[in-house]
Amino acid sequence: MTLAQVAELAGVSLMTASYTYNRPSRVSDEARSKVLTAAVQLGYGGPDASARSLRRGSTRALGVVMGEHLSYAFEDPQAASFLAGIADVCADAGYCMTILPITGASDDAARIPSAAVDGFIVWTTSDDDPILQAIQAMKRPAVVHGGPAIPGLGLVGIDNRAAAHAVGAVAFAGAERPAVVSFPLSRARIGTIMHGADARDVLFPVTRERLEGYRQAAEEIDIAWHRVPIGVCAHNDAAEAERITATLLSLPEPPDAIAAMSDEQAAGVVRAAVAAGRAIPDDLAITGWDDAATASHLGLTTVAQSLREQGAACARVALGEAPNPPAAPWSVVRRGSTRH
Amino acid sequence: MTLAQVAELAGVSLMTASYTYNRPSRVSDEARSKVLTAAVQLGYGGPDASARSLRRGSTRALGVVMGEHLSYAFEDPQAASFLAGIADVCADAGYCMTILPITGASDDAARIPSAAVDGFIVWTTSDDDPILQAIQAMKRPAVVHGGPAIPGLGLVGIDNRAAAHAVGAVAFAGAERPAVVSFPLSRARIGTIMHGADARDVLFPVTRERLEGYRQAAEEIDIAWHRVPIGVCAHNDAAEAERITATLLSLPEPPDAIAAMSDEQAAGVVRAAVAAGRAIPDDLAITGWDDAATASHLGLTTVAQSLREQGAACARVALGEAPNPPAAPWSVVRRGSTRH
DNA sequence: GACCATCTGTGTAACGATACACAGCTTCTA
DNA sequence: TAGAAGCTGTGTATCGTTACACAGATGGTC
Repeated sequence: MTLAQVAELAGVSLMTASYTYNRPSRVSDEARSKVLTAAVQLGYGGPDASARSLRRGSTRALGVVMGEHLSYAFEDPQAASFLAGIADVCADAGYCMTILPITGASDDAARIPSAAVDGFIVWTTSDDDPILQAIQAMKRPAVVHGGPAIPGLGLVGIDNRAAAHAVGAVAFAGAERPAVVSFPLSRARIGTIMHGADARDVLFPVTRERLEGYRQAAEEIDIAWHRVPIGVCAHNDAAEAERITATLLSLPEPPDAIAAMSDEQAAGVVRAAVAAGRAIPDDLAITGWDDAATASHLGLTTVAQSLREQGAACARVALGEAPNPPAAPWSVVRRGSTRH
Repeated sequence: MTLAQVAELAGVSLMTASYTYNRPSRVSDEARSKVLTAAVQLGYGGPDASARSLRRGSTRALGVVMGEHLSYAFEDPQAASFLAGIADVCADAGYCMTILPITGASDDAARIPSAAVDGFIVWTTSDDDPILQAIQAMKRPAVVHGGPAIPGLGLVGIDNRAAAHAVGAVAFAGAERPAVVSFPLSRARIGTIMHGADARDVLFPVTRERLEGYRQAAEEIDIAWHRVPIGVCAHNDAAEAERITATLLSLPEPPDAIAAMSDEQAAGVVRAAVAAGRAIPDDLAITGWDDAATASHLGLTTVAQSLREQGAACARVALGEAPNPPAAPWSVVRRGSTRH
């Protein structure tokens, strides 16, 4: 069913029918109603979106790349806030949000150009992610959240190093054996325990910057970074953080302060601490990140940032509505999980 | 930058260039590399998605409609599992997931036809949602999750009435004053306390069926439905359930059993019960729905169902990979929040 | 050596819509 | 009453790609 057929049945020209949908005030009431009547008779569902996009040169959709598998977008609670921020802006602009089918397979990058979108938003990924080059090659507006910074693409996020330094200082205050529960270091996503000195070649820029901030905080209380144990989690997941914390707490010299990288992880740290009979914060100080609902329920000291607002900022840049914004605001929220 | 320009620079015909991208084995190694070299030189990012969709008649994207505002998709934790299930199937099929820009405004339905998608998936909505007719008019594969049932569209979900009857029987066993904490009854989304008899004209089919099941469970222990208080929440939200439960518990005849409609809500009910000094389950039996992570942490009796699998089923139907499946499985998981 | 199958390359005709420019008619202004 | 300005309707060109059909070259088989 095409617009031409509708126009024919209505007894008007193709253009009159087209204007009926796109600039209704451009046609007389009479012609408009003839067209709409014909459309109903024929069961015409409106102008074809692909043809319209082709002709107009705009798809009215924003592409979103989340992590290494499409479903990741709906598994990480932080990602949900971010997506909600994008959604707010897209809804106002009448844009669709198109989540690209990333699977972790080698042909992912090839799927980038085949997406019908006007711009791209990429959730923080590793320095070596080939998707970044594919997007760069598309020469469309694109923004990366968190990093890495790519020439020609926007960048939205907070100063993770500074924030980690600040919250790390609170986490480690009065501690003798600080530790870190970390996001993965590279796409290999190996869950293990390392020490500061081993944590080289961190390919996720957000993880790298936060580790640098924690390192600075540790060194400021005269703790050698190479002795700080780092529980590396493969995913942002409370259960995994709980397991790795249990391991950390059973070390010969168990930590008395743990800085995590999300409230989700921190919740797992808290559970492991309780299970091990540790008092919080006296036996173990704990910090999270993001100031999610969990953080206030558990009384976690954390880094507050608005992923929702950052998502919205990404969308505005990708839509061309705004220039790349300055680094997003953050603050340390002190609660009962740290010593004062 | 078009394929024609690439072909010209490569010194081959347009079709040879096209085949290079779409059926590489159809082209000699020599021609293929000439085309790819020219593409790199010109910075050609691959065939234009809109033109390709127009010509092929397929967009390789599935449209998803979630609730009354786009961002809802990322605020309701149940919705996230459902979306993850869709994502699993889409990723395998190489399809994009396009979330449509619903805003709650009156022109929402008009945005349906302008989406470049091959099929639609609709998260449960109200009987009178105009979006359903708009989708029906598109004459593309479409599935509704939860309901309402629409002629010509698929339907995926569990038998909510039977499940509510079963879990309600457990919730209300040994109780004298059962109550319900409910999802909204209509799009008006009014949060209030009603009684069974007032709960007419429930426009959300999922809510309606669950209330019918709870009614049946109440009547089986000789409780008149019209006397059962129903705390109607405007959203699926723990905080709101907590507030409305506090109100229920301060009634002259406070409930001694509450069946909620999600684990999220049940978590709020638990918090309110604890705050009011009620012992669970002796003073107050509580049931949730969905068997989310919350449910096992809190020891909630609940209805287990896999929204993820149901999302996947919707996607398979919308892709035309499978016929509409039979009603999805569910079971009652008994934990410590109910009397035995 | 005739025949057939396979491989590679090409030209043409859509896919369905909208931008643009123009034409006829009506209405308003000076 | 001439001219300007606005309203409505239409024809044509084009967006960038791929399906299809056909043609010539190559290689294998009997």
